[in-house]
Amino acid sequence: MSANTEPTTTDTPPFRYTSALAQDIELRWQDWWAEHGTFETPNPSGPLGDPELAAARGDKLFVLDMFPYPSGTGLHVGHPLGFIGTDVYARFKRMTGHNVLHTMGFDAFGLPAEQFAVETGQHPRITTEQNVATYRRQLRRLGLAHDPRRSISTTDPHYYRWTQWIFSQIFNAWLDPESGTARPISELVAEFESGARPTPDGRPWAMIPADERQQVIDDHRLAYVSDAPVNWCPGLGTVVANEEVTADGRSDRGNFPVFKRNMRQWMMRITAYADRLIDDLELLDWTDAIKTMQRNWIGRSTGANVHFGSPAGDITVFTTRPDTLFGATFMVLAPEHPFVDVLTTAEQAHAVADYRRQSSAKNEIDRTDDTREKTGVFTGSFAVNPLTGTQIPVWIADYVLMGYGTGAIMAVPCGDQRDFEFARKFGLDIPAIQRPPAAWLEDHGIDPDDPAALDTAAWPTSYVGDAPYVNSANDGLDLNGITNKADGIAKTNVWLEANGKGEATITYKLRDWLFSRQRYWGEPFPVVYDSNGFPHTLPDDLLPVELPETDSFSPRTFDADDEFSNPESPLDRLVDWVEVELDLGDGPQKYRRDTNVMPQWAGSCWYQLRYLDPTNDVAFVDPAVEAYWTGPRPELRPDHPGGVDLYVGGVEHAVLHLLYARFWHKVLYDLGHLSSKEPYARLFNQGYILAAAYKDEREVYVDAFSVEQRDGEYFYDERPVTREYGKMGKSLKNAVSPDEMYDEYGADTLRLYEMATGPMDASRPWETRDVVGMYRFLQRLWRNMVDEETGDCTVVDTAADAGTLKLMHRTIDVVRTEMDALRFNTAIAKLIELNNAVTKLEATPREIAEPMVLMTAPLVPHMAEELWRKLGHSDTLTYHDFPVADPNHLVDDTIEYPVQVNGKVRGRIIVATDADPATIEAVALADDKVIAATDGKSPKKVIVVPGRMVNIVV
RNA sequence: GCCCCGGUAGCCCAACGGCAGAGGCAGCGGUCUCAAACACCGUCCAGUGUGGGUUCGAAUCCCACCCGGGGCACCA
Repeated sequence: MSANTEPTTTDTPPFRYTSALAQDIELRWQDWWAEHGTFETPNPSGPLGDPELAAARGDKLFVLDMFPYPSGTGLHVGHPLGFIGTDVYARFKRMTGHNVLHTMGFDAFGLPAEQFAVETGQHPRITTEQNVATYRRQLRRLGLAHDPRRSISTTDPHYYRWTQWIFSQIFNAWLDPESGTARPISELVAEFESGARPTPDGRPWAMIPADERQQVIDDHRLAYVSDAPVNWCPGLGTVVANEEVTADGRSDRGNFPVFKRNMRQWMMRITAYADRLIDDLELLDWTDAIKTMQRNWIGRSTGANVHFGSPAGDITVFTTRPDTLFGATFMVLAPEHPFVDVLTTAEQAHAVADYRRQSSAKNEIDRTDDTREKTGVFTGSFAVNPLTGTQIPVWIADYVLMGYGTGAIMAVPCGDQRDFEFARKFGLDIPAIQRPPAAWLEDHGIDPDDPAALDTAAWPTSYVGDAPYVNSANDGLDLNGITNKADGIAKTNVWLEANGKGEATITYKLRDWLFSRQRYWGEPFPVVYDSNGFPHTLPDDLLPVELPETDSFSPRTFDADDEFSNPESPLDRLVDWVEVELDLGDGPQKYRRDTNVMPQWAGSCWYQLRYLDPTNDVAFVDPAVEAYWTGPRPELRPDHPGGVDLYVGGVEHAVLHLLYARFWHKVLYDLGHLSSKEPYARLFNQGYILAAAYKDEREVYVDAFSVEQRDGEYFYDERPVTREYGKMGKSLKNAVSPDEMYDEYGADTLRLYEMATGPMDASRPWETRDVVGMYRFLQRLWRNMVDEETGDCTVVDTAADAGTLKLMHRTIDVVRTEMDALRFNTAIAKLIELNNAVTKLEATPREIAEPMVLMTAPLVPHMAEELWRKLGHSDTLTYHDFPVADPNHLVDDTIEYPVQVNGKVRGRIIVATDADPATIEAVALADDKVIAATDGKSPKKVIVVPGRMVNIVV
């Protein structure tokens, strides 16, 4: 990139704010801050403790960025948008009386480093360390005010020792259904032993053989080994979690096909927390969008299980609308449902077998494409509707999914569109059980008063909603006339339970979290298996279980489409490591180590807690330190759950990291390790930096920086290409490195540009050519205080004129408000406005210069420190008080009012600020232009909005 | 199909229901320069996606629709 802002000739003044000077200032201050430990934040106690300093700094504030993954390509200018925003906010808060904790670590385990290792043979630790070093250099160059002592890496054994410890806590806990909270597993065993809690099959605990007892215990754990359908991804050589599978059945990393397979894997019992994960969203200051995504993912449905008698035994269905049971005229089972074999009659055997073969050959995408016409076949058998006693046919169809609910539904065609379509297609009965509103009927061309309105043959669709029930009564239950479904549901549930035909229940879409990966570059499980195959966590004094050395990092690789391959962890091959002799309390015995590693999400489930107390080697965090930084704050809100005060990151982690981290946090809270119920009290989703990307005629992205624009068309290598905008990154070939910006403009300009282009939560395109605007602002600011020839400070000690003073106080007022609300773009606009006014003065008065420097400090800290020093101060301004506006300067003696006539501005009047409405009205009506505009007509009405305007209606 | 978010000047963005413009880029004119770049000074530019409604007054509130981005999706 050409450095066209570099001084290219000798006539550039030696102390002009050029990129070279910016570089000099920035590097100097970055060194100064590091030497002086400027951004070290005191804890209230412990190794990083300094209670006096913590108290002197003010109220605590914990500001957090989402944990970055240090990729091999380094940062591009899209990454630090959030980092700069939190830095500006944290710096502002330090100047307004807060003890601010802000640091950054690295989520450094993960697939890319491992894949690089597989390709090159270079150990992923080396790759990771190099990448982390690059990130640290680029982030330091940005001037972020992080406490460097608190930075951590998930790959550091001192860190993952505690990740393993937390795993052990989860493994050695169970969820007590009575209290709804996690408790130590030892308490469960004690209750079984004492008889306080009945065993699952009722036998006294002492009568149960040891290995069965072990199984009972293991079945209660919050981390457990399960033989269940999992997502097997041969392309990655590992299994992955539901959350990591995209809607079209592929891995979100690598985009490989994913297959459902039964395999023995570690699971986390996150479903036990489903209710609390939904309900506690109420306590969080998060956007509705993210809360909705979490609610949808957890997918809580309240309803009832209903049992239908059939030749194969009771078919249980889950329904959210038991009140519509009178309208259930057939049933549909998933083709894989275990009852299908028994229910299929000889005549239907052939059709059913055919259908099952067809549907099993379909992939997930085809099966869930709801534009597809309904298909299905009759099994030949009937079941009994428990409310009506009628025999209803049992069908199979692939629109019913085995993985949701019970894999069977009752079909109520008049009240469910899918069932309606199915019934229409196959000629099944569609009796009406609700009278739809007249408006609905009229909309569909049906006369509401016609007795035949309830003949569904005329209905174009099902009717879904509240409406009075009809045809809904049997000997013991009468819903007819009830108008809302809540009452109908409640009444039906009572009947079902009283008659043993069903029970109210709740289902969730959320599944337990698949927690093991057959990879190398992750946290080993702190688990060994005894000779009977039961897992045991290792005692704390054997932690960490360090990742063993090897030069074979690759899981066994498979063809991405080889569904029937089997995972094989790289650790499996390390026989000397796997086989181990230990004394776990009953004498030395041989054990086998678990050869899985944890998923990448493990390290990010609790990292913010380690920032609080990173050097603690007796606990993952000291309770007093945790309570200080993340304890509940009832003074803000009575139900404040505690947690990070401000968490900034992209929306892409809505159901992965944010759900997993909340789950771990709640377990640790239940077990008494934390005072906060939630990890992140306030979440702010930043937008993305987008950039133009160009595709050629093959739909392949071309290097965006080699594209030429001519006459509104775009060309790459003389071939036409099409432009689109996308998230900046390697894959779109449109990434701009911050290093280029440091060279051409300096870090302060880059920071300012990123903050000025829009509000923090908005995505916006990057335009390198726009950056110069902020550079010019900084040059003017510099020139207003520094002689470009000599470098001397030109600020004068004479008083400022009233107009400038007033403008400054108004600027202070707005900048304070806007920075506090994370609206840095508008704060910057006001600072530019003030600076532009100061530019017009003969000289800059000190009483203007100093507040201006302090106000810009959070945004452009290097330049602000340099100017502060030139203004004669000897210390950093990091902890200097932010300017406060003098309210006397915020009001004028007089106000100009626009005067509207019939809503159009026709004149302007100037009146005293404290003038009463009658006076304002009189002045307005006397104005020449107003008289001309009203054309002598007498006003019908005069509206005077004090402080705003006057409107005359004629 | 459903749920979020957003459409204001050529571009990025501002505007407690009250004069559509704070700021930046680009453009145009000028100063500086042998010339240019940089820098500086000045200046042009829209009636707010569309159609209704509420109101004295709507970018702002309500309804419907269109466009863009994101999420969810035979979830019973």
